Amino acid sequence: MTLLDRAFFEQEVAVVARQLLGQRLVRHLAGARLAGIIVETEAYRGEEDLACHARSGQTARNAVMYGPAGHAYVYFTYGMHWCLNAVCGAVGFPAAVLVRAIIPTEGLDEMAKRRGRFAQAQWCNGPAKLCQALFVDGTFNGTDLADPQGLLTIEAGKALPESVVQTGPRVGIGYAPEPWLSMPWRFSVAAESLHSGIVKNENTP
DNA sequence: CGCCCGATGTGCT
DNA sequence: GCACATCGGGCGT
Repeated sequence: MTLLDRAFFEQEVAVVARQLLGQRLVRHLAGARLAGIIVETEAYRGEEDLACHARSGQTARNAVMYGPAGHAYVYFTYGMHWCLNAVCGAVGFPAAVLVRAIIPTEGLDEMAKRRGRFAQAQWCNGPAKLCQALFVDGTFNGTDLADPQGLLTIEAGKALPESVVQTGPRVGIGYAPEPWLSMPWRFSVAAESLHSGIVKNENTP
């Protein structure tokens, strides 16, 4: 099993966001594996990106974004939700990829403890939903995703062809002015391909 | 110090 | 489709 290494996350943040599609997000929980294939991401890039949490400079909250690539930036929002990002690019430049959705593949029984009251298709189809399903909270802020001993990692899956990838503007940032509002920095697997062998079977043990 | 509002999710109308 | 939950960060006073 190969982990995505730090060099992968040191790439340009939009490249990482695109390349994370098809990779496997893995949470090690008391010996159990909870995992899913990443199928939706968004890139946030630098202080000049007025949709990025770093838009007003470095603060205690967003400090992890300024650190080394490959670490997790986990933030709390709306008074109740956690969201997971992977820090990208060079040290000192704040950039991160928000993981917006995964397709659950392993540890379904564990995920069901948090999300079982809903249909499985809705367990991880949102940034706060997948954090709830994988038991990810603020204690993971700053965690090294590239550490083989870590409790939260990203394993290499199979590259997805452009034919199943869609791009578009980021969601939930209506307050941001142009050009940031319309930057095509949201990447997702087309709905009709979500459960095709291209995405699922070839990556599932 | 107080106020506004958010990279969302859920339940109700 | 829409209101609301719920709280801390960020910024203006």
